[in-house]
Amino acid sequence: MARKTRTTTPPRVPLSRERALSAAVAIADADGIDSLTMRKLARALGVEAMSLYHHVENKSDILDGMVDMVFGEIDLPPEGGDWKAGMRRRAESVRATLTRHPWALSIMESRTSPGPGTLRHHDAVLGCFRSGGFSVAMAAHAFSLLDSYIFGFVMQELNLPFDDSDALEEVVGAIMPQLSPAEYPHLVELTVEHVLKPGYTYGAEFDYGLGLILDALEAAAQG
Amino acid sequence: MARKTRTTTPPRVPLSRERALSAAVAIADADGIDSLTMRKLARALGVEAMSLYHHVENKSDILDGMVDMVFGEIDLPPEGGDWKAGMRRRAESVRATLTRHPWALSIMESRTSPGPGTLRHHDAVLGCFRSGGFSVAMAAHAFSLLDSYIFGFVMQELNLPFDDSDALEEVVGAIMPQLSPAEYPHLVELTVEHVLKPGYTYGAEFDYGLGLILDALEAAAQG
DNA sequence: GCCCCCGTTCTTACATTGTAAGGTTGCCTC
DNA sequence: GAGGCAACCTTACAATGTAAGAACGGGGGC
Repeated sequence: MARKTRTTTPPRVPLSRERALSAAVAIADADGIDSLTMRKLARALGVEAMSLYHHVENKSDILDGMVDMVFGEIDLPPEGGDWKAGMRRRAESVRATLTRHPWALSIMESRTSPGPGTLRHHDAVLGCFRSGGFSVAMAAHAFSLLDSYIFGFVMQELNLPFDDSDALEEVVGAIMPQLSPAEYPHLVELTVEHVLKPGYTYGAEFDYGLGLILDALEAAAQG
Repeated sequence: MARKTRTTTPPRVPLSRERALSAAVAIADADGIDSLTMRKLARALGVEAMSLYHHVENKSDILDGMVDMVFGEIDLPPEGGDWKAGMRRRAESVRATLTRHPWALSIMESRTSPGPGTLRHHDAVLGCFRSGGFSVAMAAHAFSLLDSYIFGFVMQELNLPFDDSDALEEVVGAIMPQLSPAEYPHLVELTVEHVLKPGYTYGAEFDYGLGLILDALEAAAQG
């Protein structure tokens, strides 16, 4: 029966930076980033808080690692082939990933030291543009423009106080009373004639803007 | 000499929500949002921390108020006239305002109840598009696209670990050693051939993307 | 002029956080 | 076994948001 451990205590898989980061991501996904505390993270790993400090620098280091893990989940665009299709796929993947980990965007700001996952992602994006015929300067333009749009869109989307269109009606119903048509005529118009129409979801706006930008970049890169 | 106060204690201008919010913004501007604590804010107002709670709900309420103050500083686009010029001016104003208050973007996320300043801003933007000939649906597209870009760009710009191009060289010099050309060829190419060229500033990218988006929106609105 | 009331302010206190400092334990090598 | 050294734990502290209630002060009614 005995293999190599003869005590009754289970072998206890050792702590490591990776295990800590995975658990941290899981907690942030489940309960939000604010509820990620060193003690809670330790408890999830069956350990005391201070033990974590043998594997990570401090809490800020954990946040850095979490951001890099998230970047690692993004589908990289292929180098060579249809740059536009690759970029569209990557953009959707960024949106899906940041939606799956809604806390990630909020800590990306305020983190300045990119990890390997982040660097690999940036490099692949640049490579896709370059192999698609973009000059270095034009690739820089395209990178900045596209990522600004994607991050900005997801940021606004995550901020919405509702998730699906059911909750939407509820929220709009709660806010509308304060929205006097005299003071905010265009907001009211938009709400009544557009947002409250059946089938509306803010998320659908993403594709419109993405398509418009990609087309404009294509035209600009050729000119 | 005496005017109306005969005691030696100064008249002590009373606390108010507005005074609290202004002081909070000043502290966040000067020392960063993390250093804004209830005690520090109270001290700046010559008062004890708990006294603040008679004028604001809690700290979250203060953050809401601060965000709305910032939105109030943005130049509103005019209704009627040249929508493109108005939108360009507004976009620059958003960027300048969020740069003046670098903490604002980070707390905009996670705030869901817009104040009057925010609503007025949104309404003015919609009004500018509508009076420029945009349909309701097209104005919604344009609003989402443009603001995603602006917010996303500023978010990335504020994240950069340098402020001017002097600091840039310093930072790039510190990071470059880890940036092996074998692993990240395109990042190295961009850095060497573009970023390190004299006169480069990331901020200049803003106008490029803004112009491209405005032109594309104009074309789309006419189609 | 006096008093009482109530909104404003202060005092005290507590739970929660990140993490510094140093003690304890268990495994690996001789 | 002995020694050593990571990995892990215990204790402690300063800082934070805010609950509970005491003290204060100025304005209205007599």
